[in-house]
Amino acid sequence: MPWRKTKDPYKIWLSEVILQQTRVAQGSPYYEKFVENYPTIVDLASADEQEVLRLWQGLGYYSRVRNMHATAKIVVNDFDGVFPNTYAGLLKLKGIGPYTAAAIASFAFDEKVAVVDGNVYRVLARVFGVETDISSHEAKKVFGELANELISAESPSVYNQAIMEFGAIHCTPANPDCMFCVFAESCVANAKGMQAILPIKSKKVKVRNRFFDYFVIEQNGSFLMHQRPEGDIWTGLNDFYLVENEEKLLELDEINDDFLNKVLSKAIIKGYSESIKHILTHQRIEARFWHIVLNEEVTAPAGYEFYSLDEVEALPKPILIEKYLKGAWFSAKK
DNA sequence: AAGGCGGGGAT
DNA sequence: ATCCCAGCCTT
Repeated sequence: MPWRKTKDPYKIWLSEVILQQTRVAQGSPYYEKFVENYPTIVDLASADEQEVLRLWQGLGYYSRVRNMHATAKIVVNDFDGVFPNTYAGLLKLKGIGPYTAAAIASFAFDEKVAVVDGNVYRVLARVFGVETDISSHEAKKVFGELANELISAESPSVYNQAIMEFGAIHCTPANPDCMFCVFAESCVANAKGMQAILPIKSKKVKVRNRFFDYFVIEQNGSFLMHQRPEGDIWTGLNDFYLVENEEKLLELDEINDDFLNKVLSKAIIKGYSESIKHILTHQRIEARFWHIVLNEEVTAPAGYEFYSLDEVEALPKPILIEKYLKGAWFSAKK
């Protein structure tokens, strides 16, 4: 993995942010694209946010790259482009928490500070039989202290990479390879047959159901879109005119929207998709796309603009929107 | 301390 | 269809 061969804190930072939320196979192409487009933190800092989000499109958790972009600007403008070189200094930056600060500090600057991620929780919980709920506040302290007792003074970076790698490859969540494990003799979970219940994690996600009727409004070959505001999913990404309902998808006569009433009086409905389900960790979205073609010009509502297909392609969009545009629902009818 | 935040892969 | 995968921010 290319980011394991570098001491450049910017590249380590980038790879850690990507890998926090993504499997290596899924994240690697994004890492390559980012390094190619923004080889240094100065390049990232001077980039346009929409362009940055477009490169991130499909990775999810978009606030992380927005934080990264904001932090790049601060490092360039306030710190002369030089990354803080200590755990404590790194921790102050937006988007860099205990894990990422420890990763950068140890990998780039050989600081003796232990990383604690999901892999580390799992390995330590099993080998030492720690039954502290990893969702709890206390777990950060318990596992953090244990990891910092174990970390090697000579090569903290090797220790940190090794324990995470061991968790990812050998001490896996399901079916760990206990038969051929160097800790088989001493591992508490192995002795007690507790591999399946350790680490203990109590928190369960609450899923919200949402229903999106999207209006794909076309005027002279251009499409009405806007940037999603802060305070909801997909902040900063672009989507179509949206009517949301809490209980179900709506029929046209159930919608009372001033702008849409105006649009529908001057347009034909070219078609609509069937219900498309889009599943997030915490939300289950059911969406339908109404393709509306205007035969008279309409002024775009505040914040909205009409974009040509080439411009639409260049905008960062949620995968749900991207799939609609790439899929049969749109392509066959456009 | 608790909730919000994406998308994909395995079963 | 249902399960899993995580670290940081805001409130």
